[in-house]
Amino acid sequence: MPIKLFNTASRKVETFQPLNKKYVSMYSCGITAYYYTHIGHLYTYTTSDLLRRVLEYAGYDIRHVMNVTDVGHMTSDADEGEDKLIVGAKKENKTPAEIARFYEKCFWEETVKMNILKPNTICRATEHISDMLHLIEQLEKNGYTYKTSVGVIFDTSKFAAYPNFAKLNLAKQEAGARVKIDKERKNPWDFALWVTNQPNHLMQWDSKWGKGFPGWHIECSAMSMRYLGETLDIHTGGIDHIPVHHTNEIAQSECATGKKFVNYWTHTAFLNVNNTKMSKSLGNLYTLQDLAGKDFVPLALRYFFLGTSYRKPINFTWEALNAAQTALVKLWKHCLELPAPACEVLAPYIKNFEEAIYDDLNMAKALAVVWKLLESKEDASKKAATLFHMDKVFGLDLANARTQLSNLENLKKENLISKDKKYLEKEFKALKLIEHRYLLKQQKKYQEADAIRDQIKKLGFSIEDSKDGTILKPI
RNA sequence: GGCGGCAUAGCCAAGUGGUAAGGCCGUGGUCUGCAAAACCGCUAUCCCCAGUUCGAAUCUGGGUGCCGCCUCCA
Repeated sequence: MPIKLFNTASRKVETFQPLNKKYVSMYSCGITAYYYTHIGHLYTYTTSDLLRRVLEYAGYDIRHVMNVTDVGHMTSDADEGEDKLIVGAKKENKTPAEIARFYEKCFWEETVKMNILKPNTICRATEHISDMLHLIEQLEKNGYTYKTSVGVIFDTSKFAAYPNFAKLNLAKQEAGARVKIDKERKNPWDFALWVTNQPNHLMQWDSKWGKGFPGWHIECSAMSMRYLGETLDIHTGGIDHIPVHHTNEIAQSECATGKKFVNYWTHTAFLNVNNTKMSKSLGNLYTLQDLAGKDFVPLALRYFFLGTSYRKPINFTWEALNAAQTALVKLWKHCLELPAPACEVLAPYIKNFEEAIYDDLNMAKALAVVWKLLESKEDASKKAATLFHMDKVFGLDLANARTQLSNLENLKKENLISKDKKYLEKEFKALKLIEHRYLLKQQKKYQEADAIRDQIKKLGFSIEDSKDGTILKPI
């Protein structure tokens, strides 16, 4: 069954055809390691993870590369022209490298929690400066650069296809809408390949153009080519990168090699919070830590992401996340009831599942197949086999449902203990009352037993009688 | 000003010409001493107007509303 993918370059859904039969090359624009990973990042990387899992499911061998931007290139939040990494370093009294390593580590930890597979190759910008210098040299040789007091600049007017990728209307675009115009540049869209004459910049390398540091875009071109060759099958990223970062990547790469840079571009739409952009200044920037504080496990977020299409903005609300976690818990509980998986999967369900995932990653549709399967009257061991088979793509850890459920219980309990120091004491009391109630129930003294339920409720618990005994649940 | 996206039940959403997937919530029932859990059932005509068509959520035109981008950003 062919895999269909929406290609940003053509704005059409295309049939995926890898260049090389042996493997698929896939490059994902990684993070800039200067702050904590938030759920918007995780949306984008969950999407690339799903794409990778779908390709692997389809039998492709994947070479997945992701960069880590650990060299400063950006201005601060206030557009002061200062490097974010350096701002962070000064604030925390650390070196930029320390800052970058710290937040990079945080990032990988978060992705593990989200069950996002690690890329085969992880490359840091600072460790590939010479690759970038070589690429800039090539561009200079090909006549696409000029020099200003800032450094080596890419001349976008030399690359006629420049506006095509993002459908830019350069003539009507408002230059300098947000950033001061650099009068030395020939065109407002020209961008720096190598920045010199910045004595205050903490990270500097020698080059034939003088001491300096690379522009942001060059790292992705240099590193993707180093590990995957001059033409990539797939390049992924956030939708915000289309007009600038990816447009510039294409320009530098294609002008350096004379070859097509990427065959398929996929971009994940933004995650909004209450239909508004998530940002630090609005105070609606959430991390997995924030979610954990409200009793949500990371995989609930993953399930939430599976409910929609990566090409549409996803609207994060606590209510929606709660719905996702409730559904996931129900799914895990179903898995607990299932026997050992059979050797055989249920072909009709797998067919529907594959049709969905190969249709531009239609995970919402694929999940609907799961629920159809659960309510079907098929053989339980075949159900289990089918579910676990599908979970290779979903990544919801269905095979370890018991552990996942107990992790969730532990999380809730930890939160209760941290909110209420007397929690364990109360729990102990409640357990004593349950013993008492059990005796009363045996004697069919139901009114008294119900009175004890009320007492337990006052301690903050509800109780459920099950065949395995009475379960205490925090309210 | 330019560019792009979105609008489906209380919430999250799938669906691109043939009479609306799925999840959550709600609700009715079975079960239970009661309750909970579990299970079974129910719950929308698709922002507005006009048009094309035998037939439109799905195509065309015009509105309205929301979001994002225009060299910080996943």
